[in-house]
Amino acid sequence: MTDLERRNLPLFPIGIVMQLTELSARQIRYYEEQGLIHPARTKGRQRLFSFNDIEKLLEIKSLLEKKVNIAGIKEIFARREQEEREKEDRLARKNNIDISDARLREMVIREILDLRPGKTHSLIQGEISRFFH
DNA sequence: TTTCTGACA
DNA sequence: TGTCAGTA
Repeated sequence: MTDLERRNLPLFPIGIVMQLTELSARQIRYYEEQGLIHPARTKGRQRLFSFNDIEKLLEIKSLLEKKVNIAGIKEIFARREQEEREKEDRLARKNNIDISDARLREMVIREILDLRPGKTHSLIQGEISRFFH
């Protein structure tokens, strides 16, 4: 299990979260109503919070104490999530490029191994030419 | 006992 | 944000 998965495991009922964050149940539920957190639910509809949820609540508390209102916190969280999405996109694109490079190298090697006199051209020759315009 | 939702102040 | 009622 990755650390990311560990941090997102729904583990704590609201009573524990109240102690950990020193927030009231009313406040915690209100922040959920406002879309600031999204705790999981049990089959009986009870909230289960993850370490990530708790960290987020602590940040909400901290920002409110700094006079940032709910709308401001929403913007901060939205901007952060947008940046994370862009980061993931960049990583995905980088991986695609890496995979393309690996494929190209493999094809070149196979082509070289196949460059024996009298041998017919391999099917991947046309494929490789796409990379050398 | 704890938690949930909705309502009121 | 606190509190109360009626539930699950």
